[in-house]
Amino acid sequence: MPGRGLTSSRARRAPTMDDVAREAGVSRALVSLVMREQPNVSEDRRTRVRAAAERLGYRPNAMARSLASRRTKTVGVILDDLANPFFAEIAGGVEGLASELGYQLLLGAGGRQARRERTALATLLEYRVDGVILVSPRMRSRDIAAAAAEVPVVMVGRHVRGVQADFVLIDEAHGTELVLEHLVALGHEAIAHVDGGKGAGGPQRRGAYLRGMRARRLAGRARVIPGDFTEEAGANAARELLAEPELPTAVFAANDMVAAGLLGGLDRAGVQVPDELSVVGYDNISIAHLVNVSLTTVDQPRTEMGRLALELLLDRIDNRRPNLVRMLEPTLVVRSTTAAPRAAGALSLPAA
Amino acid sequence: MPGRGLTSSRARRAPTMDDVAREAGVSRALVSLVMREQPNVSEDRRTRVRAAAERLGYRPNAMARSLASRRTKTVGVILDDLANPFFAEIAGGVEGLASELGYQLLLGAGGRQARRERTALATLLEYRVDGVILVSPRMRSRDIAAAAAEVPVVMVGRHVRGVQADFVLIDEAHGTELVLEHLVALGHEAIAHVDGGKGAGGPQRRGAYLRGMRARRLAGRARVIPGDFTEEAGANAARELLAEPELPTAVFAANDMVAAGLLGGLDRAGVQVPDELSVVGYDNISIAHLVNVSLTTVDQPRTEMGRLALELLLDRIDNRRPNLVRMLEPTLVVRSTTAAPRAAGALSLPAA
DNA sequence: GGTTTTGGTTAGAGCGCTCTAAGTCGCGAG
DNA sequence: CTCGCGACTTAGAGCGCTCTAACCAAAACC
Repeated sequence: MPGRGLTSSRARRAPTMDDVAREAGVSRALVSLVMREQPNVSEDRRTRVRAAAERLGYRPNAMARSLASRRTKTVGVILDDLANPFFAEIAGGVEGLASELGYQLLLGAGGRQARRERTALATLLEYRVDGVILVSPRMRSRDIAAAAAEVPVVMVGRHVRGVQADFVLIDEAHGTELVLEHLVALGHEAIAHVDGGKGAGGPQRRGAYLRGMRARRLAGRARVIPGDFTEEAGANAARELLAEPELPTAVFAANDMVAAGLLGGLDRAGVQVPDELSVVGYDNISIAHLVNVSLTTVDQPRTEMGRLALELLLDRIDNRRPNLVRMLEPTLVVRSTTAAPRAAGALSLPAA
Repeated sequence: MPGRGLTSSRARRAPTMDDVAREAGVSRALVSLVMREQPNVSEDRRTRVRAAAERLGYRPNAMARSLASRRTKTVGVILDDLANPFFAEIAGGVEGLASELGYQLLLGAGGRQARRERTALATLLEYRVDGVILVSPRMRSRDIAAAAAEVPVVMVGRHVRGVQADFVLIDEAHGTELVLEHLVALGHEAIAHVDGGKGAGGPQRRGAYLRGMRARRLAGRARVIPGDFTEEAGANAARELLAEPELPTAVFAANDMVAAGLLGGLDRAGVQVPDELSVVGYDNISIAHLVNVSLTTVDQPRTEMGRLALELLLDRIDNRRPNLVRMLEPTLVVRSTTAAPRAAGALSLPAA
C-alpha cells in the first residue's frame, strides 16, 4: 500500500547534512560548500555530493542555515487588509521581484486592526527577517519606530517623521486634485467625500479635498462622510446620503472599495450613476474597470509600488545610508461613473 | 539626533536568552520556561525574568526555537494567484483562524505557473513548516505526492488520488448544474462555456457542463471556449464570440475573473447584458456583487474553506489518521447578469 | 528523625547548519 | 631533498534556543 509507505517515511527523521556527507564519503563542511554553490570544490566531489543528496532526498534546513549564517534571505510584508485587492496587488509586486532575486516572503495581514498588525509584526521580527515592508500600516508611530530600530523598514503609503526608514508614497494631494478638477470641469459643485478615517492616506485625501473645495470657493458645498476604506463604509454612506432631502451631484470615495459599496447601495435604491450622481474612487484596483458601469478612479501604480519597496529594502539592508522617500504620481482614469450633473447645463457650459 | 541613535542600536547584536538570564540573575533554562509560559516557576522569578527581558528589549529567536524544538508553529499556504481575490479570500480565512490559534503563516504565490509554485513549495519545506495548504495547485500530482510524503498536506479545490492528504472540495458538478438549471429555466438553450483550462476545477466544470447539456438534449448547442481563469481570457472570449455571426444567448464563465473580463469586452462592444446575453460566473468573489450590473454567480464559501483547511491540517499534524475529504456545497447567487433570452417567449413560457 | 515527595531551579547536550582556522596533498622551485 | 604554494578538504566551535536529567531545599509521610 503506497499510502502507508509514504506515511511511515514521513515519520523518519529528515536527512541532514551529516547524512549526506556520510553517504558521499566526505565531510559535512564540503557538503555545505556544495549546497551553497561555493567555488573551489572539485567537479568530482561536487557531483558526488549532489548525487548523494538526491539519493537521500536531502532538503537543507532553512532554520539551521539562518541561525548559523545570521541571514534569512527573507523579508516580511505586512498588509493592512488582505480582502482589499489593492494590497494583494502590491504584495504581488513585491512577490514578483522577490522570486526573481531568490528572496522569501513572509506575509502578515493586519485585518485593519492596529493590534493584529502589531502581533503580526512581532512574529516577523521573531523570525529575524532581513527587513520589513509595511504597507499602509495602522500602528502607532512609536511602534513603527521601535521596529525600525531593530530591522530595516520600508513603508508604503504612509509617512512617519523621525523614523529610520524609506518610504514609497503617492502624491495624495495631487491625486485628490485630479479628482476635483475632473468633477468641477464637468460642472459639479456639490461634491461630497466619503473618507478613509485614520487609515493610511485617509487624512491626506480628506485634507486635500477640503483644501481643494475651499480654493474653488466651494467650501460651503463640502461634505465629509466618515468611512474606513471598506465596502461596508461605502454602503453605509449611500444610506446616509439617501436619507437626506437632497443628494450631492458627485461623490469622491476614499478608495475603490468604498466606491464599490456606494455604487451597490445606490443601485439598490435605484439611483442612476452617473446620470443622477457621479462617483469617483481611488486606487484603481483590478476589478474597477471590469463592470458594465465602470468606475472612474485614481490609479496607483501598485505593482511598481511593491517592487520599488522591495528594491529600497534590499538596498537598505546592504548599505547604511540616509532615508529615501520615493514619491510616485497617481493618474486619473476616467470611466463611466462620472458625467456632467443633470441640471448643470447653464452653469457649466461656459467653463466647458 | 535620535535617528542616529536608532541606527546604531540596530547594529548592536540582539539580546539573547543568556543576556536576559544574566540580567535577571537566573539560569537560561529558567528564562526559557518563563518565555514559554510553563508552569512551575515561582511568581517572583517570573516577574523578575519578565522585567529583565523588557529592560533589554529581548525578542525570542524563532529560528533557534524551532531548531531546538523541531516545531515551527508555522504553516505554509500556496496560492495559485494572488491577483485573484478568490484566493486572497481563502487566505483570509486561513489567516483568521491561524492568528486565533497563535500559528504563523508563510504565504507563497505561484502566479498560475507550476514552476514558480514548485519553487515556492520547496522554500516552505526548507523552512520546515509544520504543514502545507495547497490552494488549487497547478503542480503535477507526483510533485504533490512527494511533498505529502515529507509534511502534512491539505489541498483545497483539487483532488488528487493516491496522495496522503486531506481535501477541501467544492461539489463542482453540483455548482455547474445550478447554473444550467437556472439558465435553462430562464429559457436559454444556446449556452456557451468559457472554461478554465487545466486549472483546478476547470476540467470538472467543463465536464459537468458538457454532461448537463447532453442530459438536456442540448449537446448540439454546447460550445466550449478555452480559457484559463483570468480576466484576460474573458476578454479574449468576448472577442471570439463577437467575431461570429451569431451570439449564444447565455455564457457560463469558469470563474468570476473570466466573467468580469467577458462583461468588459461585451460592454465595449455595446452588447447589453442581460438583455442580449446572459452571463454567469463562478466563485462569488467579493466584488461580484458590487457593480451596477451585478454578476450572477456560484458562491463558494471561501472563508470557511480557508478555516476548514487549516483545521484539518492542524488535526492532521497532531493525529495520524486516514485521509479526510470535506465536500462543501456551492450555492447559486442570482443577480442581474441573467435574464430570459430575448426571443424566448414562445419556447420557454411553458417551462416557466 | 529519616526518607520520600514535590516544587523550583539548573547544567549541559544537542537541533542542523556556517565559517574560521588548520590541515593535507601534489608539484615545481630552490 | 626540502620548502612553499595553491588547490582542496576537514575539524570543530559556535548560532540561540529546548529539553532531559539531575539537583536541592522544604514540606510531607511513617
